[in-house]
Amino acid sequence: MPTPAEKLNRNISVDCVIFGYDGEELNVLLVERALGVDDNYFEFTPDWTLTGNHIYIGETVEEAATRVVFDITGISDIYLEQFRAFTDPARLSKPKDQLWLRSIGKDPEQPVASIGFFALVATRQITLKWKGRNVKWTPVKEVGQLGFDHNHILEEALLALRSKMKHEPIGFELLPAKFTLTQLQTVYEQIFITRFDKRNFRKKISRMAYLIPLNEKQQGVPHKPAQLYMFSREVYEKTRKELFDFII
Amino acid sequence: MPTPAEKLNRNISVDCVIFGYDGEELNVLLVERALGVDDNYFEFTPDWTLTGNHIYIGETVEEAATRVVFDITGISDIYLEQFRAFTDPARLSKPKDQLWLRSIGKDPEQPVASIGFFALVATRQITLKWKGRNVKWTPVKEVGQLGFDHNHILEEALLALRSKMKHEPIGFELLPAKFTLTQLQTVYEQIFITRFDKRNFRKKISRMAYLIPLNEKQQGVPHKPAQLYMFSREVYEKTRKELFDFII
DNA sequence: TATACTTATTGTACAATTAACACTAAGTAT
DNA sequence: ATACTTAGTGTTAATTGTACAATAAGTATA
Repeated sequence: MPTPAEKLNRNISVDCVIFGYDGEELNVLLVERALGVDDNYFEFTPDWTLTGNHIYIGETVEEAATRVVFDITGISDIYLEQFRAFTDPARLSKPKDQLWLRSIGKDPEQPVASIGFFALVATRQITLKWKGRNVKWTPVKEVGQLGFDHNHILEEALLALRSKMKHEPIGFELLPAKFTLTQLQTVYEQIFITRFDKRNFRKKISRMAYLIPLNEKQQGVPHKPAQLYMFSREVYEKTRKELFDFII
Repeated sequence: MPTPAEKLNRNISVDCVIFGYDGEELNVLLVERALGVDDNYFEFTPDWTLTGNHIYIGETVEEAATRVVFDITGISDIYLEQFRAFTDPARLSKPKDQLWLRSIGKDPEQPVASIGFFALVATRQITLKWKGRNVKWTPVKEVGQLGFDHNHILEEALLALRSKMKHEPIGFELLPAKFTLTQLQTVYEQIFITRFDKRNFRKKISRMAYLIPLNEKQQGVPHKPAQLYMFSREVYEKTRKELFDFII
């Protein structure tokens, strides 16, 4: 029976950029990399990283990413997508990263390729699992310097998210199952850092058969309640078009 | 001084799906996996695989993919893009794959994560480097059963290629630097398995400022020679739009 | 109860793009 | 000179994009 450490693949990890939308702005889930004092009595200032882990022997990166996301959010049906591998040999070589790796008993010389995933979730839907770690949602705009190459991974995840969102209806994944058209518009405005005309936006999405109006209105708002909608992936898959559009 | 074998990362490889267009159809570059007889005197029927290799310690997957592509094509400025990691623990477990791995002295139990890349090239631009291997262009439609999980990697590469081609002007990478509009149209028709109206296609691309007409015509054709064009990535980067378009 | 306040919801006119459709031009080969 | 092949082009109708502002439906408060 191997110990858990023996079952880990030393060379391959996943890092998950968990994006959350709280109705206001795009957030990312960060975990504190906190340690007391290292071998050389060097005080290790706590800092933040994305959430990730090595994969187990016998496990795919998709399974590992699902596990990592489940460990921190407690849910397993989150939208999760692989977007890039990060393999720069120097990606774990900052002094603080080296200290940290040594402090948890890892060989800092060991090259680790990390497969980046991004996940999308409505932050209000979930309860974070702390498990002794310090965990927080941080607005993407306010993320400071992260450990390892995680600023780079976050940047690439944002590019991948925007690219995917431009061509496929994944904005819904950042909203509750029932949402208003204003909420939907705001998600796109936040992520693309732009504004849309409300009438034109609604005209555009009114052509999307997979956006389904419910017999239900917003509750508890101090103004005219909005119609609620849901997204039907099934209808989307049946009606999507497949031509190219790379014009200018 | 480590031997070359020691310098390889046992757990991480790249596999390159090198797509080539010959003016007729989309091809993929395959390499024969030929061996005589294995330890158990089992005759190993030669079969085909994509081209790939483990990465070296200290090397990124991008560098490894560039190296692999250079080794077989002799050119280094090919369009090359990472599209997915393949990490199914059973990806090298077919009996033939296991035999082959043992025959070249590899541990068949060792899990290998492979990062898939696809490359685009005009086949007539290059001269294959055989280096003792059997190498061939095969029409994508006619690819039979490949070694390892390479049929799966090829399928995913095709999906990634189509997805990217729908939204970004990379079709040019499959053509010579100077090409005609009919050649360009044919590339898209081949890859999307469809037909376009010639006048509408031309009207559409006439709006792309980055498609630049040259003062030059086709030579040596037994009919009216066509105007030649080139693609300017610089103009493209300056004029591309950035909004979303995921409608139906 | 009236009024203020807030967000939801809707339409029109003009411009641009898409889609469907067929003939003439400019070369080479015989 | 004629046949053959591919290049190159224009019009119309339907759809979509874009710019722009007034009314409706709730709650909060005087």
